[in-house]
Amino acid sequence: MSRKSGVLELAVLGLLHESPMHGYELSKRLKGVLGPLRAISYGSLYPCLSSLLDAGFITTDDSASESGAGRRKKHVYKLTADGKERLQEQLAEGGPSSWDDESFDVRFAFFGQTDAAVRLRILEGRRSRLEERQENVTSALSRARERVDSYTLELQRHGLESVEREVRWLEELIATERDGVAARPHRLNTTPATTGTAIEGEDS
Amino acid sequence: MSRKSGVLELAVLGLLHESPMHGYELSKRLKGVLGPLRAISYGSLYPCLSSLLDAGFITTDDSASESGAGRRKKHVYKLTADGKERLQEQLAEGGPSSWDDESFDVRFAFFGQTDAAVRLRILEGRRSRLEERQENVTSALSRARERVDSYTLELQRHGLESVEREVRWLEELIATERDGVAARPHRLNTTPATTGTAIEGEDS
DNA sequence: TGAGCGATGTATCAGTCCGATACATCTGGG
DNA sequence: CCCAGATGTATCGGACTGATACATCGCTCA
Repeated sequence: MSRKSGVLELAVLGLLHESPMHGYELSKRLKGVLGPLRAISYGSLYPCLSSLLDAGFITTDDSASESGAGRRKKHVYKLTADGKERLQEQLAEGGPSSWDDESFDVRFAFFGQTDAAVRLRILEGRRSRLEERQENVTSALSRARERVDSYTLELQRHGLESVEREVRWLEELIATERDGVAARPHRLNTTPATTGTAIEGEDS
Repeated sequence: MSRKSGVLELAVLGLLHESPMHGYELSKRLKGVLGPLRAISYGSLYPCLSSLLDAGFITTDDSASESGAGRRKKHVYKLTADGKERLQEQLAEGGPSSWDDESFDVRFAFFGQTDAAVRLRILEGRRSRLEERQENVTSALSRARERVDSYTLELQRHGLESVEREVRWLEELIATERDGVAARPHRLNTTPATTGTAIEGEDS
């Protein structure tokens, strides 16, 4: 059951680990995490939240502010102990499913909570994936000496360039990570030594 | 009914205009047109073919090679007169639906069959779309001075850079197109002066 | 004051699309 | 001859989206 989307579940868990929220805000944050594109719809989010609730990974106390003020129907979700464990487990995976386009961004967004070794694994896996794609396009391009429209050609050339660019980006990140593993400078980490658990969620 | 996917329909029509094919080859060509990602599945292709068939935009003569040789169950599809008309119609549109990520690539791939004015419109529309996205990310980035993970920040920075890059690419194309409209050099056109209708589909 | 109105908030559903799968035929190598 | 792998057509369950519905909040303007 909990095997449905994977990516969304991870994103929700990760976001809730930072601070408790309700669905609507979750959806807004999600746009930031998943990139401006890949917007998630409520039709996916709420079912996901439900299944997470059923599985016991998150809870919602509606009992708060019962003292007489306005009773909104806002549900504030937060991680349970099981949920935190689940998150750590997911974060530690870094398997081949993490190299995918939609998965990678989310995994990367939560690198702050991720072990350094896993970070490196994901980065390198992603690079292989991209190089593989590069290979495909290149060979297709040379094979396509046949009769291709020059617009099609230009499109593929541009696509190839984008991939090459991303590979270079990954290479820089990998280098930085390796340095970080060796000497741990505060190169790319606002939270350098301490391992998270900073739940300072003071909104408005 | 024929309002189902739009993009796929256009791609199929455009590919079949170049030369008649069967579904399997169509699917392979599609990978090239839609980019290495965005691979289309048979679960979408065959239904699309069926509806196109029903609508009378394409046909298949299975009557060929009935003389006694091996009767394959290969269906070779080709455009009908209605289909060609439909394709021209779709190609002439260039409306707001063409600025989308998935649509744009396909539209661009068939620029060879597209009118110069429409090409320009699509290119510029796509640019606006991208600039809008750029705006969003930029403002999100400055608003996100709050407490963002530096990995998340790096991700968004990279995303923004990609968008900026693509805008620059578009700008070059637009400039080239404008020159082409004004002076028509064979800058980006294998078929410079003649307005399409070159159906030299001689496959092996 | 309160009427409008856009943002916030939760929820569902029909339709669409994908991944997996099944099945059949053709081709070439051992 | 036989098998493996490419070619080829087709379908289905289930996930995901976009649209929609509904309700409340907080702001502005007359």
